[in-house]
Amino acid sequence: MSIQQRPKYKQIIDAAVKVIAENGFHRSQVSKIAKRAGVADGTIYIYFKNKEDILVSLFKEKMGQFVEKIEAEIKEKKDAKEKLLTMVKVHFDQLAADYPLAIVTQLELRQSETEIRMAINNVLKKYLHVIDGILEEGKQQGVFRDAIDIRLARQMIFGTLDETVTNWVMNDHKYELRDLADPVGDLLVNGLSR
Amino acid sequence: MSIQQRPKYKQIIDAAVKVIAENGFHRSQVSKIAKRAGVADGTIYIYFKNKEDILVSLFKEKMGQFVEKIEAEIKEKKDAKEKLLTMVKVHFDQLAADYPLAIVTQLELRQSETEIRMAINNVLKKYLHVIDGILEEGKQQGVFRDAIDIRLARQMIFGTLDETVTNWVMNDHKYELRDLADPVGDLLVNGLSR
Amino acid sequence: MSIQQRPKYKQIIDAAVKVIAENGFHRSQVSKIAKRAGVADGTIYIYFKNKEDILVSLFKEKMGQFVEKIEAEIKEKKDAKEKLLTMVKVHFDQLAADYPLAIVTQLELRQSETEIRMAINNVLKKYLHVIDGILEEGKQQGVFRDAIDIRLARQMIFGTLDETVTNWVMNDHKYELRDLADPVGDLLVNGLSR
Amino acid sequence: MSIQQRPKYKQIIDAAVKVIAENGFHRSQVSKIAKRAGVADGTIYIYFKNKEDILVSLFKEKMGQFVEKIEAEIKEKKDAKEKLLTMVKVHFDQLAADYPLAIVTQLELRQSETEIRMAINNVLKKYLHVIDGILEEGKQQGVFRDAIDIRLARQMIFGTLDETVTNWVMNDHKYELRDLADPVGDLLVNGLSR
DNA sequence: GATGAATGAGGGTTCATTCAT
DNA sequence: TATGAATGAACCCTCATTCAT
Repeated sequence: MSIQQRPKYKQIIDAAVKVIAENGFHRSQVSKIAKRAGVADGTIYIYFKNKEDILVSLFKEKMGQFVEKIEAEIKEKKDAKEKLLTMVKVHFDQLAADYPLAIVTQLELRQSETEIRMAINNVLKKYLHVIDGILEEGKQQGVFRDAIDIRLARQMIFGTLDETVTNWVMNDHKYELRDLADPVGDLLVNGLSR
Repeated sequence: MSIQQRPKYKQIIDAAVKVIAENGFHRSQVSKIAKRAGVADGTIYIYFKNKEDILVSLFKEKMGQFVEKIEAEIKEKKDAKEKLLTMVKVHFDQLAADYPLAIVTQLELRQSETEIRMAINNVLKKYLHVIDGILEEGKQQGVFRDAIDIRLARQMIFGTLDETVTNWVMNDHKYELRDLADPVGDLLVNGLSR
Repeated sequence: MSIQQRPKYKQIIDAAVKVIAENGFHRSQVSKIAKRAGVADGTIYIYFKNKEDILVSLFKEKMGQFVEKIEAEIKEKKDAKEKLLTMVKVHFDQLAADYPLAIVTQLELRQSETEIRMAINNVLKKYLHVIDGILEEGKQQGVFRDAIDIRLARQMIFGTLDETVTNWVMNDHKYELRDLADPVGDLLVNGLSR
Repeated sequence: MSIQQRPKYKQIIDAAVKVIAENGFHRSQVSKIAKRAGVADGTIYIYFKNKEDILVSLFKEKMGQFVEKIEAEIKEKKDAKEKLLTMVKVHFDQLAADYPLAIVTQLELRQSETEIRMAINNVLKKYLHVIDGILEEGKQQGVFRDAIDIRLARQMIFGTLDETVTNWVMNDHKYELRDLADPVGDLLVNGLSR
């Protein structure tokens, strides 16, 4: 069931993002999310199995859209280098455009129980596959070095982007995240090119 | 006050690492740490202000040693590239040699309140300065590109190492982390070199 | 309003017996009874004032039939002793023939609030009157001792039957309840006879 | 650990009896019991595993004493009939002397989950063994009929006593329970004698 | 310094009941 | 009549911290 067709489902997820971004993960009680969503506490449990399910669903919905957007934009590029640069740009663009979401995904959701984080990791796999695809294409096109280990390169790319965004969030987005897309992209491309 | 001079202080910190590694952050109550350390619950509060203080102190002590070891090893190298490669190697070596500590720093401690993680980040600053030093030296030596933004490069380096170790921990250290030191180091050096 | 004329009323009561027998009193939510009866949750409240009313009505309907059956059978007997023996037999017969009902009346309904049990006790009064009638008749006929206190004898009879059936239910009806009718009847008659 | 040696344990159990007798089982929250016992809510959980454990322990302690008293008194009697009459007398005496306890055991505790009632039944087994002992002795002494089925007779005795006390409680102990000991005892003895 | 019994605030979840359709 | 989505009050238990000994 998508976000569009169930208004309360969407309301609750959006409320959860705001409440967690504003109060921090541990001060975000279900009752606070319900109040912010304009529904009763019990209504939450019509749409979600439990509190954990809100968080995982939140991540699925938001990251689903996130990755779809990235996939759509890189599909139009031919060159693996351009795909990578585009990916970095769209990655930063989306989080810069939704600061509360950035707080939640970069900081707050990581405080959750190991179980939730496992579910979150599953959602992330799709993104990691996109990265792997670019890397393999780059090797076939001869723009990335053959010797590159896909897994390590993927960890470098994801680790770099993640660390960059987390630092931006922790510094209260004092600077423009979008301005970092090009230099960070260059850094990564440089590390991979022949 | 150093670890050596206060036996119970050290006992408690070491107990905390073991308990958190074995039980996970959320199942690591103060009473469990006390029991494992062989002291009474109340004794904890003679050596630490509160539970948060145990975690931050743990990180300070362990990361202090961690960074000192890295500093000592790279001091003997002249070339910035070699310093970087050595740093990666010693970073991986130390965590591979102490798996419980790796679990705690890579996974469990990140579940703590945002405030604790801010304190932890302060402790990390010393490590980040070491990285910055290598980068600046590399630019002066002419081995790293002039155009490189120190902050971004530092985030790439730290993000890559962190992501690599986290993946290794999450995969139950099924493979040898030490084997990744050379390829990961090469990847990073490649990204920075002229 | 009798069971016959309102199909949904009957459906709901029969569903309640099944649901409570299968799930136990505390796991028998109104919504579960509604689903089993094939009606919407809200429909329940057209036929019953509240959940308590379902339980009391259930007891009224089922115990009404139960006592009517007993009255009909003993009417055909002349001798008070025979009436008593018949009563025991029909009491056991009916519950042995409807095990779910036995579970509900002997075990599950007793977990209800004291108030509901008071209402249930009111329903039982009719049965207790039947017992009293037999006892008085027996004293008039000279087959039961004059000195017998009606109230105490009634409590002995009802207590004995109740305890016997409850034990049978608690032992998962491993043995034939009907086989106990004669020996239990004899025991009681012996206690009352001159 | 007996009641005497742990003052808080005893306080909590005694408070539970009073609170349940006054408020009814379902309105007896742990916090209410704690307040009545003069301890903090958390203290309850030092002495009891959970709420259920309070109830089962309550029953064990109180019924343990109850049965011990009965055993001690009948030990002094030789004749099985006298033992039975004494048992009835001491049974009624004890509950008449502690009306709150009578409310709790006869009415309120029966509203508990099936699991608790199973534990309670285990405690009762000791009492049922005492009854069985008297019955067997009576048969050996030739005062009770040989044909008597021990299990059925035990159910008659326990059922009669239980029903009698429950009726007394439900009638707000308007009459003297102790006055019923002799007539009820006679009724039972009559039912068993040759 | 060391102990450990005692404290008490805090929150996820259930479910009987309502009411707009 | 019938529906079923929505409501919101109610409660057991955990665990960081204290303090009398």
